[in-house]
Amino acid sequence: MPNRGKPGKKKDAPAQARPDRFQVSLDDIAREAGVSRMTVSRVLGNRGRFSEKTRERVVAIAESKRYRPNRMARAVHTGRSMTIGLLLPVHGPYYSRVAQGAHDELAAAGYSVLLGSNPHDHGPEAHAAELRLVHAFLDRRVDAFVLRPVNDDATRVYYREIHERSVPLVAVDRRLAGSFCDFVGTDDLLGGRLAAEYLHALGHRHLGHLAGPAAVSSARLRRQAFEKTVAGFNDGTTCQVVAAGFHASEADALTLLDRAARPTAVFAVTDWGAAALYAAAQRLRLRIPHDLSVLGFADLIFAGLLNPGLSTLAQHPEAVGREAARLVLGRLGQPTPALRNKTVLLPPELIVRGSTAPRASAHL
Amino acid sequence: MPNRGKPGKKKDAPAQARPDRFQVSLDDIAREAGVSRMTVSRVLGNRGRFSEKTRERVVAIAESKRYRPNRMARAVHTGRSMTIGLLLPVHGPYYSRVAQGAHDELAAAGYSVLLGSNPHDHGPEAHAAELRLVHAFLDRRVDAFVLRPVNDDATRVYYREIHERSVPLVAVDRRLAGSFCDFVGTDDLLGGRLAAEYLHALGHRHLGHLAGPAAVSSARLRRQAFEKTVAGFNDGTTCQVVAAGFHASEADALTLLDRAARPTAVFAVTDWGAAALYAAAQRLRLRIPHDLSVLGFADLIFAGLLNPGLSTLAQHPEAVGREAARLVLGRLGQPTPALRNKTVLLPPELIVRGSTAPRASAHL
DNA sequence: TTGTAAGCGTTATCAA
DNA sequence: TTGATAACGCTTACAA
Repeated sequence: MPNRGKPGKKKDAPAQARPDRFQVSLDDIAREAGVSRMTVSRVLGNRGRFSEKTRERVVAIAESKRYRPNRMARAVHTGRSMTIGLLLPVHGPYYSRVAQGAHDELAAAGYSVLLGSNPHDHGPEAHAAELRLVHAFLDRRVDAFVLRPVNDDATRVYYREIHERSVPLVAVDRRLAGSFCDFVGTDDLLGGRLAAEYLHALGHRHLGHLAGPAAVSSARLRRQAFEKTVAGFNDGTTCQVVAAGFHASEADALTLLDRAARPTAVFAVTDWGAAALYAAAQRLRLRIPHDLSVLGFADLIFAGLLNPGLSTLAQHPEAVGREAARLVLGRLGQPTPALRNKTVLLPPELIVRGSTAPRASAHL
Repeated sequence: MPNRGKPGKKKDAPAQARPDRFQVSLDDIAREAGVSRMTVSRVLGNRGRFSEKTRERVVAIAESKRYRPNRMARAVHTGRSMTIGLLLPVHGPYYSRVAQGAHDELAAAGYSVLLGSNPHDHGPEAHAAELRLVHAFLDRRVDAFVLRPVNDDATRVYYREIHERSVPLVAVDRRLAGSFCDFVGTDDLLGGRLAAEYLHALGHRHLGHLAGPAAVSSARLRRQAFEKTVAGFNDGTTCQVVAAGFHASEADALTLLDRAARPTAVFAVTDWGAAALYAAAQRLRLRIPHDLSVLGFADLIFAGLLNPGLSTLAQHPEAVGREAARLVLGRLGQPTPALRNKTVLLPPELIVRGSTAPRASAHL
């Protein structure tokens, strides 16, 4: 007879492996209150019917014992862990804020966040590390994933493992090739276009772009839109491009600046590149913005602290995180695996500080 | 008879609440392999004895079905969730790196990280929010906590809830009053002393300190050691202090600089304060380092990007996170609740850039 | 209003 | 070498 209502859990033989913390269970309360485990469950879960008198007694005992429900036990039964897996390179000024945004929204909805920090940029072992984290999350039965893919190619890694189990998945900041999932990020095409239009409007006709890795959608799209917009001016405006990593070095920046037909205004794929341009400009004794206008992307924490302050296209990382969380929470209600992919693009916002100026000022 | 080996889980009536993802269980494999659930468990867990033949068949089936063990189910039984609760304000350039360090170390040990982001600084509702997160972690039965307390006062919140359940707890970066738990952080006393000694060695005799909130140990200790060291010089060196939040404003900095007996060198409790001093100095037309030496604390991401580069006492957030993880992992092996509190203090490292100079240069 | 039975997916124990 | 059984803490379904 599988009667578990028997008094006293087997405490006599404390198996070595079992940490056996002092955790209170429904049975503990039930025994003390003289009711069944189910009644306690109903009272504390506030569902079903029970008398006020019972409720008071049960609640009092639960509080005195500092009862805390075991969500894992519940999850094993309900199939919902109330946990979301968040997979992104958490260090660094951008993604840490995405994490914050996602966390806040999820916490408000009663979900907890499992954090996995994948490598910031792609390398040979990056996929392997990422896959390990994905597995760790699957094993803990997260209800959904919010993740920043290392690059377009990560599809193979995720698709099979996650989509196959029909666990909702939202990609953040970088798209996955053959997007089979929801996406939240910045409108990089708009950003690239705004950058070109802004610098052009300032009178610059020799533009430069310090680009990022082509295998990453955000970098690729910004460049695409920037170049396309420049081509569309049809007034002889030129655009020189140098591609580097996201963390462009001073050397990368010099490649773009240390030439005869130097651009008078440069759009960097990221504020990091802009910082590199500051360093290169200083080395070449170019004054910003008089000799060189610099436009960044992201509005990272240091943008306003540079001298002069960096003009940049601000992203809104907290909003990205929040939107991703909302999307993923929406998927959880639905029984349908994936009706149609949703995409949320947040427009970047031009912040003008001191690093950009009209072309004319270069001749003052 | 509670015979669960029966073939076919109840799939006929898909209860509405159950998400019923396509998850494979030990029973599914056992059925297909024609063995018992236990044999499968043993094979996949690689414990106990089993024939090579059985092993191969079971493994093959498990792989073909993409089996992933349910760690929650396991945890309910073993009492170990293999999950650590990490509670800190994850946005921002410092704690995001602590999180990264802790994550890396824990992931390497096979643990997952539950992330809770508490408010960056204390307020009336900060404790309540933090308590909610602590509860969420306890409900998910984390094996241990790594957390950054809002302030000294948070003791009451944590002590009862965590310590009482004898869940290991490591405080990070800020101490809890009446420290009943392990602590990992920067050696703030050493930092304060090094700051004073360095500026004094440069010849400065009128020092200033832009301090942080007194209720936070790191700020308090830095100030304490700075003032004590200055007093110890016994050569008439003075020290003017202005207390602000960690994110000191330009106005805070002006309070310190816009006075007749202005200090010639200022130690800021944090690089944030140093940045504020840069702004204030610019407003007052003071040149750094000629008219004013500025020394920061932390070596945040922007320290090297300021102009001039900020001299600062570097912290090592990744190392703090890693050490905290190690400490907490060490506690998990022990059956003893808490033998003795351990403390790991990482020495700050003086990084000299361009914001500090000998007193003499002020007269050139 | 309350309780019993069964089951979630796993592991420990002991018997076969 | 394998399997039956109970247990972990909880919830749903149904019976009283």
